[in-house]
Amino acid sequence: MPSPKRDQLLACARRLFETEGFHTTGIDRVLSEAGVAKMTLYNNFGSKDGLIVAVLEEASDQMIDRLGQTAKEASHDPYEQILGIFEALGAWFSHPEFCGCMFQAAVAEFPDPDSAPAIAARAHQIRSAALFGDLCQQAELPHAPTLGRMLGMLASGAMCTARQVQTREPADHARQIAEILLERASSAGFVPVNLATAAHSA
Amino acid sequence: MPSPKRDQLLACARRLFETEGFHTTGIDRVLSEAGVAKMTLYNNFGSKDGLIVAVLEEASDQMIDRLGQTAKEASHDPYEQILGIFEALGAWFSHPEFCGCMFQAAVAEFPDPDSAPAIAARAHQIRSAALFGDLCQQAELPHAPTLGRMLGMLASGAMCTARQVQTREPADHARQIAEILLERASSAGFVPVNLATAAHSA
DNA sequence: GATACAATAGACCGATCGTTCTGTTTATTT
DNA sequence: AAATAAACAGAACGATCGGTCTATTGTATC
Repeated sequence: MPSPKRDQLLACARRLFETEGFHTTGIDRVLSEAGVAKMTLYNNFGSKDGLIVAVLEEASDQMIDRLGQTAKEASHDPYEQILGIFEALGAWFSHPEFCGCMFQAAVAEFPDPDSAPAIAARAHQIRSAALFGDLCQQAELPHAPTLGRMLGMLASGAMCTARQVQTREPADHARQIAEILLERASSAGFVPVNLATAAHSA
Repeated sequence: MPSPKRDQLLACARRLFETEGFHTTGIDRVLSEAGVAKMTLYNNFGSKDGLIVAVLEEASDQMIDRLGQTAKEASHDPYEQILGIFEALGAWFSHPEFCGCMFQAAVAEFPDPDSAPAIAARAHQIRSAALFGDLCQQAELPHAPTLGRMLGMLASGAMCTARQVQTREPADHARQIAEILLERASSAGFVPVNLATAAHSA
């Protein structure tokens, strides 16, 4: 049921939540800027939290798709695709409108881990790490799942830092670190710290 | 003017803000749990934001001191001290009460970069990166300031990820990456991406 | 022991929050 | 063209927010 008003509301809510935060952005603000009625929100999303979850899910789908696509556009080599993602991060950070990762903000703004927005935000991070893990697998790197989590952590740190310094430098640093890490991972004798195996041996 | 009631309020506010967030924690909640009067808050801190800033500044002082101290306790070698910090992060993440880095949460909860809490939170991250930079300098590593920012980014990513996965694994991964990075940095021919020099050459 | 002073507890304030309710308009179908 | 149902705008609601005001307590000084 793709209602134009619904899309309008979703897009406006996403922009406001992204730039001004979830709690500080009142519902009336979203409605007036989107130019839709209050009941449109509650009929389509049930509540403010429902709207937030919808925004997070839409943004996650878009971002995962876009990351995968830009990776494929960057190169045929999975190894280069991984580095291409960090370059895409750099381009993102360079935008003057960049205001940090919305999912990190959602995790911070909803401390209750059982709340719907918190669950939706965590789901995105898992998908991101899985995307990195898949690329590592395609690059035939050993310990691909663990490497994927490492690269996801690198990207998280870059996004977190970029919000503060407002430059693309964190992306370039993360890319450089990723390069070193992957180079080291492809050489023999590299065994990443792994909680699962560590638990078995303990 | 070290008032016992003031300290009581500060400690309680810190605990609540840390575990339940800044916006979701009402002022009445803090006051009732701390067992102090409302005017005590406004006489000592002026406003809720003032209380938040005081909490952030106290926590920052404590954390920077503790990090420097644990680093010195870990080893005499600055190189080992850096890795010791990541091990301290792991110990922190292992606590069941761990609920993420309060400064990252503050940055996310106060999107206005000119707001007092946002400024206080950013100040802490700068201090953290400077601490890493100092240790790199002491370890006589080249490009110490840039390396410090890289390590700070690594730590940010670890804290961010640890909040989600609730294990110490991100700290172990960050430590391993830091080890690889420092090893590579101490070898000849390593030139980190640096925006300042890049701007000059552009 | 009376007085001045600071800090207390808690009622109170306007503003704003997310949500619900009520008419009115619009669009679709017979 | 009439009827029906969905979507609309916006007033109204209780709850809660951060912040202020007042009356009262405890305490130190003369």
